[in-house]
Amino acid sequence: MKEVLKRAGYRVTRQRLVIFEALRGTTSHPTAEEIYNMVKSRLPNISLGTVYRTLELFERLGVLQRLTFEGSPSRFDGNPKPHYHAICLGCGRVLDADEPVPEDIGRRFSEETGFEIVGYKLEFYGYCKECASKRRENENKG
Amino acid sequence: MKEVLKRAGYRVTRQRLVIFEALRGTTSHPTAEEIYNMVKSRLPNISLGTVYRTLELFERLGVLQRLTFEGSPSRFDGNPKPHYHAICLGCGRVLDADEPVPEDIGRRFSEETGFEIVGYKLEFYGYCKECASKRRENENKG
DNA sequence: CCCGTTAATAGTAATGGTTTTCATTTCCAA
DNA sequence: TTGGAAATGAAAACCATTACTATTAACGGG
Repeated sequence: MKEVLKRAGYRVTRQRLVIFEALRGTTSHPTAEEIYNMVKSRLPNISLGTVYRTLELFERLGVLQRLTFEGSPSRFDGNPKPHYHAICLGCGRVLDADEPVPEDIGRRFSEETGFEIVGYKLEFYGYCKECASKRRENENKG
Repeated sequence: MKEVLKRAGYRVTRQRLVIFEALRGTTSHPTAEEIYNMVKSRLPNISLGTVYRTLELFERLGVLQRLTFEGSPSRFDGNPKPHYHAICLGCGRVLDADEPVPEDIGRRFSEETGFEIVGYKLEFYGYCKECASKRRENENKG
């Protein structure tokens, strides 16, 4: 991380290092505010603005992915490698889906329309194991 | 549309009908504000709040899709059938990709994790024909 | 090691899309 | 036709995020 910052011409600050560690230490795709709460014990004076600015920087440096979902604040994924996500409509959890995606998924569209694809995003919506079984219980009752 | 509203127990209002027609009459995935401007000639007193309320209702009734992108307001797609979208990083346009959706795309993830998939979202990011050729021109110059 | 400069931060105000509130209007079943 | 509930218009509130500004801290050159 230090090297990434230096190479890109940015200063190495305590805030940046701690936020980076917090991100790498979780797979829960936290929001900016959750990250703010995670680092407050080590950085009691940090401001939410700094968290946002740092996350925005990390996004530009390619060390994280920002996930945007309807009706909820952005979430941040410390794993910058392309992978897919599954969003639970019950509890709101965001899971990683380490699925391979068909190589040629956009090829035909690209050929037909001239649209030059540089990346894509795939999200599953549904219910995680826990929420799915809760729903089945409720169905049996009601 | 009238029937859809009645069946679901909602009243048939002029605002709802006009907003619905506006949505069906375009493939441009307008924002709430754009829809507001589209209907103002026929409903001079309509308020933006009503547009938002109506779009939210239509989403719940399954007659439209809401598209959420990072850093820009929600867009609304009058075609509720599952299809993909391609977002141009140059001009911001959102195109429909009428690609067949691979049937088993999430099956393995579902089987491995117990996650019950009810829908998914696939978005291509890149450059539309026009923006792609503009970029090539600029490359040749610079 | 200690400056000076300048980027980064903390604290806070501002922004902008969206939702809520509430008084008024409109729908529609009886 | 009318009473009561639902929907609307207008404006305020909300909330995630960004911008502003004075202060602090990183770090290259002495």
